[in-house]
Amino acid sequence: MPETKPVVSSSRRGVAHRWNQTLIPTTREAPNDAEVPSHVLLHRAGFIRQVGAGIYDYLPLGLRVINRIASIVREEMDAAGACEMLMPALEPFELFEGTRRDEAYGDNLFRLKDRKGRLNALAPTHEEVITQLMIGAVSSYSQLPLNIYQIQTKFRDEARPRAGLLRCREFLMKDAYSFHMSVEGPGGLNETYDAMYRAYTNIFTRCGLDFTAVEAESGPIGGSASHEFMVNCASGEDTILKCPATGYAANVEKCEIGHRPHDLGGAPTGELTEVHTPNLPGIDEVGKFMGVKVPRLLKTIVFKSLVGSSALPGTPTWVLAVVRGDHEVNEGKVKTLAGVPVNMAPEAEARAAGFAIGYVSPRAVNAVPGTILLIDADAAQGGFWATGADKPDQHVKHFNWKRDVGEVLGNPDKVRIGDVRNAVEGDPSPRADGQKLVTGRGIEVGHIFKLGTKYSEAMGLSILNSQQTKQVVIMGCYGIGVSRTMAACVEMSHDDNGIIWPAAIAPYHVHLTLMKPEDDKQQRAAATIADQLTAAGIDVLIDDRPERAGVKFKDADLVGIPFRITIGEKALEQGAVEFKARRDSGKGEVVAQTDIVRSCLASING
RNA sequence: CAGGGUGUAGCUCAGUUUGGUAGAGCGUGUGGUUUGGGUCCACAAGGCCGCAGGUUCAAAUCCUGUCACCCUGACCA
Repeated sequence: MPETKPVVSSSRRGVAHRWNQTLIPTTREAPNDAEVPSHVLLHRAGFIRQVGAGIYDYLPLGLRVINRIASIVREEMDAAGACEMLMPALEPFELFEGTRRDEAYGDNLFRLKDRKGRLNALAPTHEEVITQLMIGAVSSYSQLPLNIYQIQTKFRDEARPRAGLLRCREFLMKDAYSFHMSVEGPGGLNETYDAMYRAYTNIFTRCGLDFTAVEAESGPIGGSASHEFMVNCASGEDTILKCPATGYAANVEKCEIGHRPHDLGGAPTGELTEVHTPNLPGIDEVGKFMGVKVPRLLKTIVFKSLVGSSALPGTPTWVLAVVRGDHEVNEGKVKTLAGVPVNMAPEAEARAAGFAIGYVSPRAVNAVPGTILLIDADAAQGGFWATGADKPDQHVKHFNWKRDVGEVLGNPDKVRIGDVRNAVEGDPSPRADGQKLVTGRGIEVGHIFKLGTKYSEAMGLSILNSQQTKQVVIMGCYGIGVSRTMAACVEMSHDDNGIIWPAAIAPYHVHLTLMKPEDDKQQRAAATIADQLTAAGIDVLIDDRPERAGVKFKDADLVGIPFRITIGEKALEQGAVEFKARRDSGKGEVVAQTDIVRSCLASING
């Protein structure tokens, strides 16, 4: 007769697995494909194996970590009032055509034909599917707000998968979508957005991650309508900036820059002199060739208005953005300051209009009709400048704003000074006078976003409100890269010997090593301890392989389970075992067998 | 997509320049030895040399094509 178990239990019993009952193929060397630490260590420790570019097996240890993260995500999402469901990964292609995301995603959208020749997509994300579902499933404002999530495999045909699990073509993601009749007030988008912000903070805190929530590029609603959750880690792909005084943090695309004084009135430093600068591919080379430091060069980028001058009289056709040579133009900030949507100008069109691409100077504002000039505050200064000569293969020295651009500088319709570049370390904080921004690197593991009505409008999700008028539903979306979180954790927490898991997402809490598994006394002690630990809710990996001590210790460090119990002859004679945290060096302390469960519990929960 | 690189044993790599029977270390198996931080010794198994053409008496090696994977950049709701 099978043992019956209560359906409902208030306590969770831990599991004890023996190394040889599971699959943990550790290796001394990593495959030469693996370069970043998380990829190397997750492979060497037997958590993942690569199947193809950006496609991985999750082996038993890897899946256990994934499941730990997923269950923390579930608990916090459920606690925040969200509700789980599951959508298909395979979808009819027309869904994406309806919202034109087939174009927006382009080649990143996996397409495949079925036997009837119909085109399908493997979903990169599920706005269309859930919106379609809601159209049929929700018919009254009284059913809203709703926040629905899933944890599911996503597909993106990345141009370049890389860095192991950090940029995959197939990956595990939690995506949530919320639906509202209003932005403000009870039941509004902002309420859920804030709840998600708190839930994400709880999730990543509980996962034991060192992270920063940063403001990201705003959605259609504006304001701080998007936040990214970044694991702080020097090897991260993304740059984040923080104000040390106020806690303001933003990604590099979004980060505002505090007040910078500017002055276009400085006296000329010399005659405007042309310099022949052929075949110099970049600004660094130009500076070197001219003998001018890059921060004394002016870089002028040509943007094209997407509105066009014919639509609205007075709207510019071309937008010039001028920054110092060592700075980077920020397209979003250009749009804001220009007041019109813009794109980087297609080179051929810009040339046809009279711009000497690669050699454009601010003077082009006077030469090409329909052009406005945006000057970054750091570029709007007196003193020596070098810049393009507005003809091929020529630059100029001793450029002077007032002399060489002239009175148009005083025309606010044509020339604006402001912030059009990416923030860099040391820029003034936008939130505290006298404070300077500091930079850090991060790995994006979560992103929350106020979608607005983009999808509901495109797909026709509208509902009668209490005034009996039809209203387009307002949406938010909230993503967490679950598999990426596992990798980001390893990037953040490892040493030369292997991974160091936070207890909350470790594959097991305790690694129990038998020095002499052939010794019955040690086997009995291991069984007893494992039984006591699991009864206390602790998950245990028992390494009773007939290997030498060194092999087992090395593997234990590599796998990175946070606490290790070693059963050896000497201590066992005194009724004791050794206990050691993975993050500590040395052999650890000798603990009486009767105290070991208490020690483990205290360490794991502490 | 552009530039660069690599495909040879389960893993790391040599061999390719100069064509002539497929190599090492690690790992695996067996026997012995050792036993608290990847012991030592012996023996053994294990290869469509990415794939397809071509040149040649003969191709891992030369030529052509192709595929895969990695790196840098572009791209990345």
